[in-house]
Amino acid sequence: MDGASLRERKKQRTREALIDAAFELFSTKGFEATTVDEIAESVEVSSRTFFRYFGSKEDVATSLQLQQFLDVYSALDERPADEPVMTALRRACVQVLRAYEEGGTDATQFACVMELVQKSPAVLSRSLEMCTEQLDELARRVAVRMGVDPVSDPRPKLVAAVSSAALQVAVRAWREDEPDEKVSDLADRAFALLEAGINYPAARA
Amino acid sequence: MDGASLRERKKQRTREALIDAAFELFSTKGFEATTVDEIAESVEVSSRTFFRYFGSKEDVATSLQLQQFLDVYSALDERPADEPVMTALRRACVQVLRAYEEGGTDATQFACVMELVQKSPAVLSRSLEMCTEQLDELARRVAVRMGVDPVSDPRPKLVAAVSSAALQVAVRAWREDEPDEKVSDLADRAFALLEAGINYPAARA
DNA sequence: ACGACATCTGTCATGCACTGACAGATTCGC
DNA sequence: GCGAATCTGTCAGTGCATGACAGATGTCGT
Repeated sequence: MDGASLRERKKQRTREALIDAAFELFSTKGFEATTVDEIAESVEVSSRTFFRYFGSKEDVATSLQLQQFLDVYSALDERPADEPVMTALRRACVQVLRAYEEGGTDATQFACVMELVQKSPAVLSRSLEMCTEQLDELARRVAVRMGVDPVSDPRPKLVAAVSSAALQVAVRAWREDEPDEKVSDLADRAFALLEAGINYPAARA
Repeated sequence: MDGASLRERKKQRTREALIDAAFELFSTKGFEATTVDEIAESVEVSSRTFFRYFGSKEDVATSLQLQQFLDVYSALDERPADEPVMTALRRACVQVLRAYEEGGTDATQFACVMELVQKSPAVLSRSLEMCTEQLDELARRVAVRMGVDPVSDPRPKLVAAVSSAALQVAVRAWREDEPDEKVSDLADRAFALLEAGINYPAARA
């Protein structure tokens, strides 16, 4: 479990302490109302040190989301190779979301992140930026799955971008319109619509 | 042309002057290297006034992109009502892009914005945020076109988000991999792939 | 166990983005 | 012209973020 050195373990502890303290303050005072100094103080660390662990105040809020991307990558690797890409991506995402929904400790922070993303423009902004950063990696993995070249063939990038967009729509619908549903179900439905094609005809007059 | 009052015209002039000065400085010194003070000074205005016209330094860079969204809305209204949504959206976007490509003055600023978005994380971040803000309006218009309710039916939101994602992929491919192509053509192809469906099977071993 | 070394941390100083408050200037409606 | 509404500059202040340096702490060889 902890094969790392003392120094490594200490770093990991302060990192987690910073995240916990930040979420605690964010959820009580709100994102913009809490200063980096406050976060650092409640862990008894200088604010200078905070910025040695996180590039910005937003980064500490989106660190959990980054982890989710990594989880999706793992889940995607487990899907059978002959599954169509969107279907594989759909199952991988839904599986990861369900794990967080039923995953005890993380579940509350998971919900907290969603709230921050919706209420704080700066967090939304950083979150979207991180998503596009991860799109390259996701596209690369999709390309491998399709057996095509990830730079000359635009399809993997499209699949990655479109999937990410579907997830964002699902999360947003959950927070704004359908709070009673589970995010995993909404995401599942969004992906299902994508698989079926989306060039809908206009309604008949 | 200028049916507005003196005051309104003056405001419009300083606003445009600020945008021009900002792009001039951004393209020579880079985004993060130019300060708001410099932008304001070169228009002979206090930096406090700058923030009365733009909410942030990033906003002045993305103001042009916002205008493009409005242009797409207009173009979409002109498309025949019986055209399938993705097809209509495709033609509307391509038309707007072509107008900018061949549109003299705007063309250089247009390219400058793309460069800023790619090179400056803060601009990318704000740009993405603005896109999601506009997604609501776009989804609403798509819903009207489809003759469905924009809040209970998730399909309009999906169409909007997916289209936006396709555009982002096209722009990015242009700047990174295919600088010789025209953005409008790349976007056209991306939309074509979406219309055809994207649940690609894996390559045969 | 001890010293040489690498790494981590706090302090200090600095720059820049952004905001509220107030006062003076400009424009507008009459 | 004159009062009212609006715009602008100045000032002061907060918060985020970064570089530089010195001291503290962990690491490793002997």
